[in-house]
Amino acid sequence: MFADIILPLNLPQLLTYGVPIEMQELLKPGMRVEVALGKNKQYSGIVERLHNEKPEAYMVKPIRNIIDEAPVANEKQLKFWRWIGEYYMSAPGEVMQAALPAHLKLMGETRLQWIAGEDVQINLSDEGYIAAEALQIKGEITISELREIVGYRQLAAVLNELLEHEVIRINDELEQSYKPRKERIVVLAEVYKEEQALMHLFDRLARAPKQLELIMAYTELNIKKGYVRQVDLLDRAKATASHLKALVEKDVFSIKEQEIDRLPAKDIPITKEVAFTPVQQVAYDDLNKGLNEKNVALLQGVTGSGKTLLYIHKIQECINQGKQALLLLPEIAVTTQLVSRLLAYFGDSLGVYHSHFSNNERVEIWEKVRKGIYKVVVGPRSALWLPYNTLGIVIIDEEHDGSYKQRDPAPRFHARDAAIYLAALYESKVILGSATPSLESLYNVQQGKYAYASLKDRYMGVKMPEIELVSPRSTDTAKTKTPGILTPQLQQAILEALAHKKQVILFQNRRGYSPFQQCTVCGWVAQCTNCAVSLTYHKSTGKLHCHYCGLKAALTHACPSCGSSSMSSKSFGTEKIEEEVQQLFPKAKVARMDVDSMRKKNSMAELFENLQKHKVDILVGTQMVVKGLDFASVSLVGILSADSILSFPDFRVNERAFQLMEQVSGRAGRADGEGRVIIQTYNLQHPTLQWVKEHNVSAFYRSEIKFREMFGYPPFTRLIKIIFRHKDEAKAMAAAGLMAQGLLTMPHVTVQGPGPAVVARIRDQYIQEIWMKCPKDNKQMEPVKEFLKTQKQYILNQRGYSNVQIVFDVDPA
DNA sequence: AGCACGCCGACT
DNA sequence: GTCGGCGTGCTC
Repeated sequence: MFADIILPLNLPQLLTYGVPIEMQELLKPGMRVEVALGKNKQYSGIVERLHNEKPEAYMVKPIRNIIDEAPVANEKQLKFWRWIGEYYMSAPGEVMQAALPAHLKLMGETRLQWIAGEDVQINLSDEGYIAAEALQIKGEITISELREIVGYRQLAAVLNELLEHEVIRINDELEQSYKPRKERIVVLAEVYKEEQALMHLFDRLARAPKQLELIMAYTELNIKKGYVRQVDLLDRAKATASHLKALVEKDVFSIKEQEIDRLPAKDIPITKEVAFTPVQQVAYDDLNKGLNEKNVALLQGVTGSGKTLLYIHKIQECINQGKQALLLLPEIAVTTQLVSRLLAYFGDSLGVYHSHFSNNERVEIWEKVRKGIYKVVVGPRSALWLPYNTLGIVIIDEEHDGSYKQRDPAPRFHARDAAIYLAALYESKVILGSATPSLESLYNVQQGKYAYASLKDRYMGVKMPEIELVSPRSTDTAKTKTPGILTPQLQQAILEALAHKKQVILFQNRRGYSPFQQCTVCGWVAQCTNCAVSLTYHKSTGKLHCHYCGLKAALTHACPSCGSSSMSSKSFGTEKIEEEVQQLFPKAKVARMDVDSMRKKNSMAELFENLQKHKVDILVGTQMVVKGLDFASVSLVGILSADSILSFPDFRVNERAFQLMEQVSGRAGRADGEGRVIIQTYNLQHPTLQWVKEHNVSAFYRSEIKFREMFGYPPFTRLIKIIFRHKDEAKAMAAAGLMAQGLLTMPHVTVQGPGPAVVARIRDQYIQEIWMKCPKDNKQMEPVKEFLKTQKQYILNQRGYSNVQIVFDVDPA
């Protein structure tokens, strides 16, 4: 018997190993195995397929050892990985690396370390006991040594046993093993549970106010929760650990360490949601009808129209059928109100997956999904990798969102499209939700592939905001010192909003202080030394930053080109706007939301709280403000530079710009009263802006789809971007040239390029691109992809080209 | 990916 | 001479 193994390497194919007779009964696809590779390397990989096809070209090596008792990846997951690898042209090993959580990526020579003391009293199996003895004597052994001791049949069991008893630690340079979290719980001595004794204690402690306070705080917390954590107690009593220690010494308190769940039961009351409005009921019926006929339904509804409520009902329905549900959200929306609402409804059966989670937290989620404790999972695109047993419904909220496409590293997959495939594997239905659906999805509706339902009204009859287009030019009088940042119209609107105690959101596509520093005499612009971009001044650091490679350079006061000292800042970023706005409205509380200000783990939650409590009047932000912010008292949204949104050199610009502006606008005018949106642009006549102004979604889509068809862009074709990177520009160009030349022989494909990428150099690597338009038909795609792979190999085999990086990006975003 | 191998220039 | 830098090839 033979096994095709996925190894955590960027190899184009799987490697075949022999399965020793004694393993044949036990080994199943999806199990991890240890294998030797090359002269003296050991890897752990996953069995993809078992078969009897003896490879003729080489001698197989035997599988060294089976790591797991049961597969870590089920058949459906393996099939899903295979599809991702094939469709997105990435190596099986790369897909596995993305899919497996860190704790399952054990390396072969991983060492086990004894961490318990010398005389621990634990109940172990016979093999476990022998292993523990060996570990105690040597202090540390490798997994292979452990296998020698207990035999490979018992290896996994013994390993788990020892880990469970916390007597060993896995030493892996790459990843830390899973460690349960411990917490100090304070317990009041039994005697003081009687009132008399407690009163007596109070008298005794009359001269130690801090200690008294600790006891009071304890009683309070204990009544509320039934247990008292040390951190909570100290916080509540405003006391230090030494105060507490004094009481422990007096035997009033004792402290015990308790293993706790990192994903504790949330103490949020379970709320049963209100019933549907008539409009929602209609949409719900349409949705159900659609899903009876088709597997995928597009649910279109503007922000605030109640999509969430429909999701909740569909998820509940799915749970009632005993199946799991998955709700995908764009990258940063995971910490938002939608999630707290779902938590309030589904409580402990809801698992929230988040990229901020530590490896240990991920393990717990992984296990809870596998065991079926979580009936619902909410998360970003990485949530697709979790080990679902069943899936009844997969919902992709904000399905048009660009962050569903993974750019780097491989696999460069689109979570929406991958989710549809995954759902099909589980025979599950799919709902795509959006206020501004992607052209692809609308096209699929039009073609009859997807069902369609829509929510037309905003909740409680809130109107769409009034949109005004304002040109900075027409108002650019000599009086305004900094023309263009805030037009007088926008300033006036802000004043009005503040006067009515309303909140304002100002949107700008750029972070930093000012995008670049320029010499007014010769036009010299500060550039990054590693990348072909200008540097951005960040006031917080006082330096010029490169947003591509992270370079931080000192500010120049004299032009290095002509020596002039007349340097000026062009355009403006969020940081600068925040400052300007604060100056213009000194009494207003201004906050900023961008990747720089949101870097800390809790800054997002803090900002939300401040917004909720109206501790922020004006919020200045980038793309981030578009997602998940949902505050009733925002009445004005300002889009400071629509032109910068509309000037991206990309065929999707108009779609993106339309969606972005529609969504930003949606932040204005919730529950009470109407909202107002002011868009600043030099290009008042731009058709996209006109459609945004009229909220005319259908006119926009009609025009855009015509454009796509005329120029052969998706959804009428499928794009593959081929990227060539090398530190020598000529090499990158030549490699791209070879590929383009080869592609001339391919039928049915159109080739654009090669040419330099928009940012032609990043981290000292020159970047060339080829864009290919391919037929949509999957059967026709296969030979194209095969050709690309062989041509890539051919190029890499040319003398001097072996270290050119060649990357395929299927359906680039 | 990572590692061994081999080819070349710079040095004791 | 030989040390070590880097480009190349291979892994079942």
